Amino acid sequence: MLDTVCVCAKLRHSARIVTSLYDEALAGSGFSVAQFSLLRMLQRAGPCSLTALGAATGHDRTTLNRTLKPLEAAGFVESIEGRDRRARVVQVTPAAREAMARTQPLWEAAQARMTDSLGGDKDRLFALLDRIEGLPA
Amino acid sequence: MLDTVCVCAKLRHSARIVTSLYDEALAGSGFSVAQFSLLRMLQRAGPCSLTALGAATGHDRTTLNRTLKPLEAAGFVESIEGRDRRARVVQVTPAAREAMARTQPLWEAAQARMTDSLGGDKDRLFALLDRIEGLPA
DNA sequence: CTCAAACACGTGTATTTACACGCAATGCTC
DNA sequence: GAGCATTGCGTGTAAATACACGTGTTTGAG
Repeated sequence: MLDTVCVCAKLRHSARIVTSLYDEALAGSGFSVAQFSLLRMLQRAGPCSLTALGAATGHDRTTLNRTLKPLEAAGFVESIEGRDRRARVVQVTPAAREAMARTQPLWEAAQARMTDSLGGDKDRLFALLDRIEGLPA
Repeated sequence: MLDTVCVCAKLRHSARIVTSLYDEALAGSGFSVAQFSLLRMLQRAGPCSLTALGAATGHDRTTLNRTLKPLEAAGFVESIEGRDRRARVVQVTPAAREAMARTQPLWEAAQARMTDSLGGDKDRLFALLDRIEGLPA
C-alpha cells in the first residue's frame, strides 16, 4: 500500500514549489512567472481573441481577462478590434518585447536549473505530463 | 530551439488539468481534492499544529488555516489545545473518517485513471518531481 | 524574576484560477 | 427582413495560495 500518494496533490505541490522558484528568479523583472509565460504565449500566438488564446494556453478566458488587465494597464498588452466587434483581440506591445528581452536571461537561468536537475529527463517528464493532460475530461 | 517550453508553465498547466479531473471524480462527496488530500495528510500526521502540518504538506500555515476553516465548521476537523497555548492543534474527527471512507473509492478511481495513463511510470514521474522539488530555494 | 527574543497564530491583502450569469454582436432559418 | 441560436465578452463570486503585519505566549539571558 505504498500507492497512497495522490498524483494530484503531488503535482500541485510541485507546481507551487516551481512557481516560487521561477518567481524568485524573475524578481526585479516586474513580472510574475504567470505573467511572463502568458506574454510569451501571446507573442507566439500573435494577435488573437481571448477565447483563442485560452484554447492555446489552456486557461479559462476569464482568467486571461484578469491576468491581462494589469499588463494592459502597464502598457505591455493592447487591445485592438477586428471585424467582429464581439471579439477583443489582444497583442503584445513593443514595450513588452523589450521588457521580455530583458527578462529572458532571468527566465533562462531558472529554466536551466530545472533542466540541470532533471539531468536530461526533461523530455521524459514532459511526455509523462502530456499523457495525463491528454486524459478525457 | 525546441527548449522554449517553460517547465513551470507546463507543471502549472498539468496541475490545473489534473485538479479538475480529481474534482470531477470527487463531485458528490462534498470534498474538493484539496480538502480531501489535506484531510488525508492530517489523518496520517495525527494531531499537530498548523505550522507542523504545513511543514509536512508543503503548504503555508495561513493557507491551512483558511482551508481548514470550512472543514472545521462542517465538523470534519476539531481544534484542541495542548500545553502550549500558542499552538492550535488540529485533528480529524470521526465524522471525517467516515466521510473519507465513503469518498475513498471516488479518489481511487481518479488515481487509477492517472496510474493507468502513466502505464507503470508513476514512480518515475514522482522521482522526477522529487528532483525539482528538492532544489534549494 | 524580568524583559526581550523567538515562536505560533489569525487577518488583511493580493494573485491565480474558474464557473455561473447576463449582455452585446453575429449568423442562420424561414 | 425578423427572430432565435450561437458566439464572445466582462463581472460577481468563490477556492487555493502565500506574504506582511500585528497580537498573544513561551523561553531564555541576565
